[in-house]
Amino acid sequence: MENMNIKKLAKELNLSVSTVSKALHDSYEIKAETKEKVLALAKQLNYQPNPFASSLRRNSSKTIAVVIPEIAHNFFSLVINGIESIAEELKYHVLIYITHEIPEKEEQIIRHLLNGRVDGILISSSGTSNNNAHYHELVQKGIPFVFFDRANFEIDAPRVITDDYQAGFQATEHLIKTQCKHFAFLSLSNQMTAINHRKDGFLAALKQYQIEPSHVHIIEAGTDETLSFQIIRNFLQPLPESLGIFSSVEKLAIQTYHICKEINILIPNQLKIISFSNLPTAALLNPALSTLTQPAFSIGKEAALLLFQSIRNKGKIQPITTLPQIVLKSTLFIRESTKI
Amino acid sequence: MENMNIKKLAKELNLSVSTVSKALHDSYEIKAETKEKVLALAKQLNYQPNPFASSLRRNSSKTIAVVIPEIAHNFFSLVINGIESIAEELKYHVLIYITHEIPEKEEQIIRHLLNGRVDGILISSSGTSNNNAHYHELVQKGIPFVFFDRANFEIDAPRVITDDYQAGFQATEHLIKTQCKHFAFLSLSNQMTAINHRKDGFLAALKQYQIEPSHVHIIEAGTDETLSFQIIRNFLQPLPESLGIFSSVEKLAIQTYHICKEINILIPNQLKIISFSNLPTAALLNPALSTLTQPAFSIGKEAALLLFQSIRNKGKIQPITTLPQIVLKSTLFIRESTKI
DNA sequence: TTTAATTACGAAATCGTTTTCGTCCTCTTC
DNA sequence: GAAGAGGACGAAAACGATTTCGTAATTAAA
Repeated sequence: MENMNIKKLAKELNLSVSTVSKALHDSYEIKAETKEKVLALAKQLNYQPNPFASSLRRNSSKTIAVVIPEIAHNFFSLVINGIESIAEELKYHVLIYITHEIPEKEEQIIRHLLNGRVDGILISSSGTSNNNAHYHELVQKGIPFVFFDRANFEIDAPRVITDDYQAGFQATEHLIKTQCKHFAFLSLSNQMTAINHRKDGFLAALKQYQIEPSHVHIIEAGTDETLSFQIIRNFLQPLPESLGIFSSVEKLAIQTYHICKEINILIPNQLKIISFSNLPTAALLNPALSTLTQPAFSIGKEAALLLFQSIRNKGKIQPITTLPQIVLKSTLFIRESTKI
Repeated sequence: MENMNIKKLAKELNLSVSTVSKALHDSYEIKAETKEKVLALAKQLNYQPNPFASSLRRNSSKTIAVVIPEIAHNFFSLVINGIESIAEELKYHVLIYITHEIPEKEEQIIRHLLNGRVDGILISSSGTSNNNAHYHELVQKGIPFVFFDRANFEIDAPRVITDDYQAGFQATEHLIKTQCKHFAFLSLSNQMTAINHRKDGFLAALKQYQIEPSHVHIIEAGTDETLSFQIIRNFLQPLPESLGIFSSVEKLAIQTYHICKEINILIPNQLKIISFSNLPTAALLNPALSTLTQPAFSIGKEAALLLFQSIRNKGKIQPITTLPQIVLKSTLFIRESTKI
């Protein structure tokens, strides 16, 4: 009585284990009447198949993993929401792993997932481009995975990204038109593809508008909070004339706001700022923050759909030529922080 | 070569499967020399035990589940961070399930977890108090679980909560001292314990200061966003004189800000507001939002610690008298939104 | 009527570990 | 030198499902 299993079910029904199993899976071998009996008793006795026995035998886990740099971050939370919406529908389970932006941590997590615990992985990479070994191991083991937002372009895996270059260009163009003289790009590191594409767009716009190169500043603030505060604060003292900041991530924009409040820099008078962000409070900030907002929920959804597609196609021959890449658009919201 | 398993390892080493298994688990039965050989080859051939076979045999999954109402919410993201910090240390895996505030969804998820997929569950309940059957099933199956933040007090399970009553009292007292005349409590529903405790503190403070009952407003905004916007907007038109709002959750405070912006209500002149919130931008809002901030990360950590303790104690006789309940303190941050 | 095909089920192998018993050795100890 | 105690390993039985092959009984075809 302790734990129900298929053997006890079978005994109770005077049927063999195999018949019960087939009945539960609606096999054509079993006649309708028997199926009904089995289903009825299974429901009555609250039978639930042991997932491990099942996974072991079928060699599939009905589980996917999501590997992200951090979770207390609106973008990633929203992505998870999107992923969950699909996973839930397909009755898959979702494991969460957080790398805390540490590449070695990511490698370790991915390596742990090589044992078949999951049927597929969604990754927003924290990795530096000089170590792809763990991705190659995934490929070799035949474990499907999909990159989202922060993709590794050296790896032949499907990815869902946004139009970072264009968005970066657009944001910078906007800053230029607000008559800034100096331009700064706030970056976490120069190892993240999405951020680098934003930077490329930034630089391209400045070049096109023939901005004096000495007026262009690339600030790599890093992922450590205390340190990045320092770095940004140092950059803002003394404050470059008519500074326009393009922050590649929300966190750095918030830090900049805090610093400006602290050392009395007026936004947008002395400094204009626009940032990639999914803040639900962007419009309520003092001043309201101009943002480039990624369709985070859709990113999660599309990435999950691609992953499940790969999982389904596993084993079948795949045309190597078609590497799915989905590019979604970010939306520009102009608010007070970049007002002339 | 496709997939390494213990049988191939054993063959390669000219040892039996059982010896290899014991060697890998550092059993005293195996001599050091043999252990070394096994470990060496295992590492060389990149052997990783099949988690399902292992779970099946040992009847434990090294996995816990986190069941939360929503994830795109600073509080829950931070809690997950805390949970993850402990799980990672103990090499446990973390499954995430989102109920979207739907009690039936929660029941369904919990029932799905009765099959042994996880060794324990952390729950922030979306449930109404009139259906506890699924919790009882957990108890009956002997699956450890711990409530956090939104606990169900009718169930004998460990819980980690905050001093909601005191915090509610404190926040309300603060509002009273800013010379508000009307007082409103923004609630999601009257079925959530944490929120109700906040309300009780709110009401107690108003009673102690002998506030005219007709000046006390309880607004149940519900979990649907469009609807709650409506409800709050309706309440604010016409605007009660000298209104002080105590929002039980961040989301409703943000909505209130949006509405005030929309219909030109000045905070804190015409309306003061304080809210439970883990917003990293609370101080940057226009105006800066006074908050009661829960130690979300610690809540996650403590809840996880309690859960792992239960998991370890499973099977042992437990003194029923000591139901662990950890109460953590929220911190009051007074900012401009409640300035006189 | 005989043969072939179909239907409806069961026995047993299998997935990859872990764990319980053996079973040999070798080494003490009296 | 016999008995007992460890030491170091192996065989085999679990764990609970799925799946491959049978096979008996029934039905259809020749």
